[in-house]
Amino acid sequence: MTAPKLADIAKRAEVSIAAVSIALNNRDTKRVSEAKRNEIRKIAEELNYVPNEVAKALSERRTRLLGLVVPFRDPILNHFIAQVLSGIQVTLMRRGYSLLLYSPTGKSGGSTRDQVLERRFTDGLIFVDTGSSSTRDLAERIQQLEAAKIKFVMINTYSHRASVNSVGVDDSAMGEAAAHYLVQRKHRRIAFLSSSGMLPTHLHLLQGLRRGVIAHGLDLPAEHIGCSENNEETTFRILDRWLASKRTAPTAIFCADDQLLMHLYGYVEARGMRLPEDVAVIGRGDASFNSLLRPRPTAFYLPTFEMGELGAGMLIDLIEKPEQKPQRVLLPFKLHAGDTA
Amino acid sequence: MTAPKLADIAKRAEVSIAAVSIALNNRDTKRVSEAKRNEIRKIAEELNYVPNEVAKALSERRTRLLGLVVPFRDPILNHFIAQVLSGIQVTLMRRGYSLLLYSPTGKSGGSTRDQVLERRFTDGLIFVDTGSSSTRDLAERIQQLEAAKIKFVMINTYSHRASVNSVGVDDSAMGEAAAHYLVQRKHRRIAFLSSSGMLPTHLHLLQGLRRGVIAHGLDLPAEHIGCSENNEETTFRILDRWLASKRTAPTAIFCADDQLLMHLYGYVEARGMRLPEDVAVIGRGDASFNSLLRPRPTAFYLPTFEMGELGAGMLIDLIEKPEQKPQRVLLPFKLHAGDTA
DNA sequence: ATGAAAGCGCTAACAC
DNA sequence: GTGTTAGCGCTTTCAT
Repeated sequence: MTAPKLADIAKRAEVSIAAVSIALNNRDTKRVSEAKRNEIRKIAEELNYVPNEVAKALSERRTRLLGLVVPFRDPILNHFIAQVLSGIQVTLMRRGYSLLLYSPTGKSGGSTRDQVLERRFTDGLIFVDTGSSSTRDLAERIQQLEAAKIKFVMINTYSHRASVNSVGVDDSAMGEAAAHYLVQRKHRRIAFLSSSGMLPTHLHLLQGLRRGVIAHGLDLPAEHIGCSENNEETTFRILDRWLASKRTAPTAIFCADDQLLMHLYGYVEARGMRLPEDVAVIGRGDASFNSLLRPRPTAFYLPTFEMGELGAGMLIDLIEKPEQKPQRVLLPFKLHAGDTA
Repeated sequence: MTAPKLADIAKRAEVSIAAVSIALNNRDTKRVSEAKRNEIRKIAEELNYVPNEVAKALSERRTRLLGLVVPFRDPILNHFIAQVLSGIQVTLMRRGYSLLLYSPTGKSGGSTRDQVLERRFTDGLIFVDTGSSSTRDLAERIQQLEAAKIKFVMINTYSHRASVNSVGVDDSAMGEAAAHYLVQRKHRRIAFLSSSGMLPTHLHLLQGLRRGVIAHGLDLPAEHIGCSENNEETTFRILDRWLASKRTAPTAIFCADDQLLMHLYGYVEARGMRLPEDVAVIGRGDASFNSLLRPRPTAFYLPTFEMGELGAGMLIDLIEKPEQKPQRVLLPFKLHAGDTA
């Protein structure tokens, strides 16, 4: 037998379909007499009625589904995403939404078509920036989304566009904080290790770090800025070069993300070095990941869970309240003192 | 302006709505003349037409959406889930499905109503057992799902019901393999640490472990079976008790999951002990998590990614091919030699 | 208070 | 080949 629908209930209760719909959706309503309401509910219960959400969505023109666009690549990234995800889920459950997962197939950017197709089923989209899109990519994507009138929020991104809902951290302030911390610890030669020079995050961190060291009368020479391009070998090469000469080697490294930090740990292990004796390290990433490493990294913990929680809430506000203004939120971060710096 | 629909295209192309639908959905069809097809496609392109998937779903009575039912709790669990998730996504992308995420609100079990409501939007459900449901809970849930005629697959579970699609590992064989490995390494007193004695996984592991040690003429005394109940303090108490007397202390511990392993590492650190000198440890869990720990754990790696990949495929087969028989798949596992046993 | 009827946007069966 | 039509299951006016 096929699933019961409103019509089935209506027939058994000898009322109209409309009456059933109303009785089932509004707890206390004057539109249907109490006797009928109870009768209808009883029958619905007996029939094990479950509303067809697709039909409801078509009729209401909204699905209460949010899409999360995020690539699943390497385990570390997955770990980061999982944290954001659990934050998102908390908000969604509270506000009665569910989450649809999209993993973009192609490379960064993707075609307009792809982006727009992702409107499929959802009332809005959440983008999590995993540090793979350049400023240009981002700008392009934003433009496409706005052209298609899709509501969205970006997580872990800083966007200059004021019209864009986004939540992230103040990377520039973080870079500066790193500089202060390290200089206070008597470090004079500080290096910056990131994945790619094109990323907004890279630029902001670097800007802050530079501001910080300069404030202390030091400088950040170009040769102490390294980009791994997400490649472990490249990371090893950079570190070998940096640490070759005792005299010029940086005494501390600011490591822009978790993957790099892992490469760095791998390097230290491979070369038989020790942290922080041979070089101090300060990281930036997810707390639950960092807490697994030994020695415990001194690191900025990104508020991954909170970013998800807040970002999802902002998107829902945008969807439900047409007058809602987009906002850019920068969450506070904190430095967790470990044993590496 | 509102989103263009088939009717808009039909009007501009001066054809019927049906013709547009057909022309857009079938690359080469005789139903619509080539000239019209091209004209229609051109107009669709110009209008930036995107099909309304909700309407399509209502009409076709399927959404190509799969639901993943999984709790987001602690970071380690999230990590595990993220791995399964990325496996699932690979299959779904290949087969044109998307994933809907459900995080059950209540405690284990949940009401029938909840389970059934999860039919919302999806063609089928994927359950990931995170080691929180007892055999009884599972049986009950299965019965409800079958009563509601919901297609589903269970991941990381062993179910006795032959009618249930499931993918997992042979925990009993794993327990036995652990015994052999440890005994060969000259261990005579082996302990088993798991989270709860009620879990199917616990029972299978234990059964295999026992079979293994007995085969070597040893035994597995009740006092060397410990259940943490997911509580770090309890874990510490158990370990304190076990390791109190040099004479009777187990020389090796088989640790049933990643969370326990982390507690164990925490314990060792807290007590100033060393692995494997003070006690050998063999774990069971996700590879990418285990690879982060130092010393590197000797552990069985669960095929998390593969479980997701395969489980999703099984569910889609079940949905698309009515004659498909349910199957229980046990994936191979392998022991990864680390430094702790 | 109640029911009839018009959609929501698309697919598919059927007639021409 | 092409268009007409009848749903898919629900919400929501709008009469009554």
